[in-house]
Amino acid sequence: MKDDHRSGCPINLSLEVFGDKWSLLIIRDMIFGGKRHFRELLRSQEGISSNILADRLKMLVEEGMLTKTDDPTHKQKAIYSLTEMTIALVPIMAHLGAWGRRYLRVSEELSIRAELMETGGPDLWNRFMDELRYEHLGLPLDGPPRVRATLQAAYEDVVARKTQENAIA
Amino acid sequence: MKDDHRSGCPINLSLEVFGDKWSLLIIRDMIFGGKRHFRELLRSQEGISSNILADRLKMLVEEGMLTKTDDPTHKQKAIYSLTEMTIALVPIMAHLGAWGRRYLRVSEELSIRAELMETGGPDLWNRFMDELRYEHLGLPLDGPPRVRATLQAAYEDVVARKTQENAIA
DNA sequence: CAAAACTGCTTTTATTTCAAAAGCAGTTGC
DNA sequence: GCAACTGCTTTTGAAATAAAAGCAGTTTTG
Repeated sequence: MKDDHRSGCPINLSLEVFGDKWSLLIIRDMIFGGKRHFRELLRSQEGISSNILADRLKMLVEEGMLTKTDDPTHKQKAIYSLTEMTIALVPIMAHLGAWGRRYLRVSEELSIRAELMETGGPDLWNRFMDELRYEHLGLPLDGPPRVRATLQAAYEDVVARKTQENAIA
Repeated sequence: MKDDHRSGCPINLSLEVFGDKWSLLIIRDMIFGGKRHFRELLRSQEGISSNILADRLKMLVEEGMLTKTDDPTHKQKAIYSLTEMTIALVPIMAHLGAWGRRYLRVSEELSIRAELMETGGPDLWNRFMDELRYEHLGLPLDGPPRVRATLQAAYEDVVARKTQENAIA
């Protein structure tokens, strides 16, 4: 344990863990993109470089935000899993997405998920969190997971529509 | 306007604005500490250095997160004000504080505000946001501001109690 | 009315972080 | 047997950060 913290303020300590330009994007890709492997995470929208990704994954594991296990189907693959700590960020992600959507120049296709999370509200967030606990922590789940697939389908619908619009124009 | 964004994702764009170790702390000190001047903000718990503070204030003004005006009572003083964009971060601050309090090693005196924000819930957040709109944007307010003073008083109670406990021990 | 304290910064220097690119020792699938 | 893929590491240069001192002007204080 390193105890060289700037202060014991909860907001400060949170920022010390994920207050940088990349950590939350990695967590976003794991939560909303269902990504679990290094190479999947490397293919982010924002183009993270491999050394930064390696560094952040290591740090996030050390901080208890992720766990790392071997993939039984491939001797070289590592599987990264969310922990309860990280799953608990879902409401913050939802708020952050809603805030960005309201005040910044977001693109339609990349903000449709944020819109659905906003309209879904805490009920949807809780269902999604339960599904993540099922997938990443092995906890029981009532019915099959559906939230991420729903969000993903909405995203693909927007992409398809925009492609069509561009083809016509 | 600079349009060299990594992606149009709302979470990414939010991080591009305040995804660093200092910006949110400055905003925290303005919201919860009522700080409006450079030298006040320089006295942060975490010890921000003056060049970083100057840089972030400039950036936050450029991004529309703050406004800067002259202080009529002092020719050298500048007054920094929150904008609606920044006031809208109050719920995110509350969530972030609650998350940090639950999962990180926070100090009691610096997390009492977060605890009160958590127990107060959205009703308290909305009241606080209205008070900030009154103080920073000049919007009308029903009754006098009270939320920040209440949070501050709770903080000072904890400090006083801890001082006493240390004196006895 | 002069000295002391205070104003929002800027400058300088040294350290740390970040970005881009290439590379590597394996493993796997065909 | 070979190409593609695995999770990274290394290297190099650019950029961000931290610590300290300084500054021109303003206001307060004795």
